[in-house]
Amino acid sequence: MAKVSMREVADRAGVSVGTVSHVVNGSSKVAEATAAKVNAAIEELGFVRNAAARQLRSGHSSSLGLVVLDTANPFFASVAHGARQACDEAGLSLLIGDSGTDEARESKYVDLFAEQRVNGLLVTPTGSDLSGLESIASRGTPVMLVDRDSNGYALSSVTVDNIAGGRLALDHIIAGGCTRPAFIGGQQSLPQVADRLTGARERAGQAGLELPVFDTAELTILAGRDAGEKVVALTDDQRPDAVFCANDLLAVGFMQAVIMFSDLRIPEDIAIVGYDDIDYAFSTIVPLTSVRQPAELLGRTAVEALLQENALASDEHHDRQFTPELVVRGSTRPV
Amino acid sequence: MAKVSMREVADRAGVSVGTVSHVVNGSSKVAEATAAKVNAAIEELGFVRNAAARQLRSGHSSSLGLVVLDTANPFFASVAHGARQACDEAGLSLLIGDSGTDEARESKYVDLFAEQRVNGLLVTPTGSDLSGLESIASRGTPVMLVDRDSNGYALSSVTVDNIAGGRLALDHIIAGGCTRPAFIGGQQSLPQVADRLTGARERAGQAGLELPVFDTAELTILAGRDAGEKVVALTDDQRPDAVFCANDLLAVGFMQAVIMFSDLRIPEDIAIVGYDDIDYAFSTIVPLTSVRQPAELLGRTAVEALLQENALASDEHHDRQFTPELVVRGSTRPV
DNA sequence: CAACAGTATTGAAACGTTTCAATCACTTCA
DNA sequence: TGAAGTGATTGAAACGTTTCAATACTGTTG
Repeated sequence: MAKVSMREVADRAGVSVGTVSHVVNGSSKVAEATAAKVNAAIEELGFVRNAAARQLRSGHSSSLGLVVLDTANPFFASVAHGARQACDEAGLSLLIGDSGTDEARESKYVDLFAEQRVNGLLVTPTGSDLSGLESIASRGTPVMLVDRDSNGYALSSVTVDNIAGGRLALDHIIAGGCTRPAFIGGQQSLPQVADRLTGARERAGQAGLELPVFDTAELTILAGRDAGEKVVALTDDQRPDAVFCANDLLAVGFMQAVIMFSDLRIPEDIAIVGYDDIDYAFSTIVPLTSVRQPAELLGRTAVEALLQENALASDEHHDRQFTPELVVRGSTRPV
Repeated sequence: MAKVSMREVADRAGVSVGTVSHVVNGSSKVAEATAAKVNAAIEELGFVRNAAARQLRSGHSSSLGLVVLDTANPFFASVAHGARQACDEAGLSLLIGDSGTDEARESKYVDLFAEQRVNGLLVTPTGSDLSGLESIASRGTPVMLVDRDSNGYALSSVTVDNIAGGRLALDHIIAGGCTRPAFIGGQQSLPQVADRLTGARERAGQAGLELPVFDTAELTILAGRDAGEKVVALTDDQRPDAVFCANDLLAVGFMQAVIMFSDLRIPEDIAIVGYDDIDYAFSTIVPLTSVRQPAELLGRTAVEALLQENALASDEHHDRQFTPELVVRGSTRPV
């Protein structure tokens, strides 16, 4: 019930505190008989080492902090999964924070992790001002941007090329013969979304096409459904014949709305392209064409790169970038 | 760059360490001018409070630990989400561990959190021996079982009635006129799975039906697809005309296999019932009938109940149970 | 038997906070 | 003018480890 300290274990076993510490950590040779006595005392008293004291004395925490935009989003769930695996392999524990694309919550977690003296910080920032992270990095806590490039700040990053992803999507839509594409996406302050739109708009422009934007409040299934309801309510000549959704959740919701609230056929009357290629994309009512990002690899690479730069102790910063890939399924017209 | 302590801030501001502490924590009245000087020094030096020292001295951590079976599973993602919200509201931070239904990993996280001196521990245990958790609880770290009942151990729990869920599923299948139901599910050592089977088998028996079991290695989409391949390969008179899957991921995978590898119609030739009613269940190729569990509420309730029992400081233990509910969609025959 | 080399163990400082009794500097009141 | 009261600030102990120099043992060797 009461908390047991090494002091009490030492008394019980008839040895000094230092010896107990050595037994617990294997940090020095201890005679077998002594170790046995100590272990018995630990068992009897239910001693549990106090991480705070341990860390205070030794100076570091052997943990990493990860702050993402939304843990309920399968893309970030995969990123977190990859990061967790890499941490496990490195013998580190991973603390996860969910900012919900809210800057205040983000900095709450960043501060929390900094106070925790994590060995490093992996962040997908919400806002555009990264000077706070930069100064944390300059004060000695390594920072790695995840799914967001450094954009001039003195920070390292691991990203997937969102502009290229946008191009892939529109190229495919245009190749399928669609002439009235539209973009479904919200929170365009997020560079991920903005870049996808930029790449898409570039290709649409090259083909002499407009690319109207249907704004959504969030990047969720529900928001996608709302957008879908608006789109199917349009007259035939106003309605897009293809939509590129900023992520798969939007695409899933959009598809639901098309099927529930209209007789439009997918892809003949309206084609749908998503982004992320989450596991469920394959199981949707009409299997979803999507731009695939290597999410787990992103998380894993972020951790590994952080540890590596950390080990080198250099203050150089690197931007690492992966390339997305189009996965064609039934929700778009064959080329 | 170097770590800055209160000592240095105090020197810089020309005050004592105690005053700095008071400024940082607002724990005592400090003159406005003094506070300003201290804050300036903090700013200039980039002081970040050391959580380890803080916790060592004050004795507690204001955090909770949560260990679940699989964070990639949307059900547990929702549980975690609910728990996180409740923690935020209570001003606590939530540490999450993923056991991957591996007992060793589970106890690694439990130990880690215990060393961290979390204010409480929320666990969905993998194995059946809960004596380890029981002794942790008896030593003063409150433990709450999540999605698993205490089964005689001196522990509190929050669960959803899995036997009732199994009954719901089979009742619906039978009411639709199916006569050869089967159960798709793996890891029957998990009580969640075993109970669903128990409830289903009870109802099948009452209707005079067999309930063959197709075992799967895991509870994932991939495992469901494998099971589906086996089932569709059976001859017409051997093949079940309805399957009850232990969770939605299995059901999604199973459905993929039916559609890819057979001409069977859903639900006419084979009906499918899932479990959990994850967000995507509605978006599957044929919308999935599923047994819904209040996942977020489960997580939230677990946190709130833990804090409440903690505050009462009583050593009584309570089992709280929610009731699942059937959501009928197109993957089963209408009644 | 003295000197020596290992081992095993000990003791105490240090880590950076929080906390609380003690002190200090002013006012106010009688 | 002295006493009492008020509010701001200080000083030092304590939290439970780790770590390392110092010490106590145990054999071994010349």
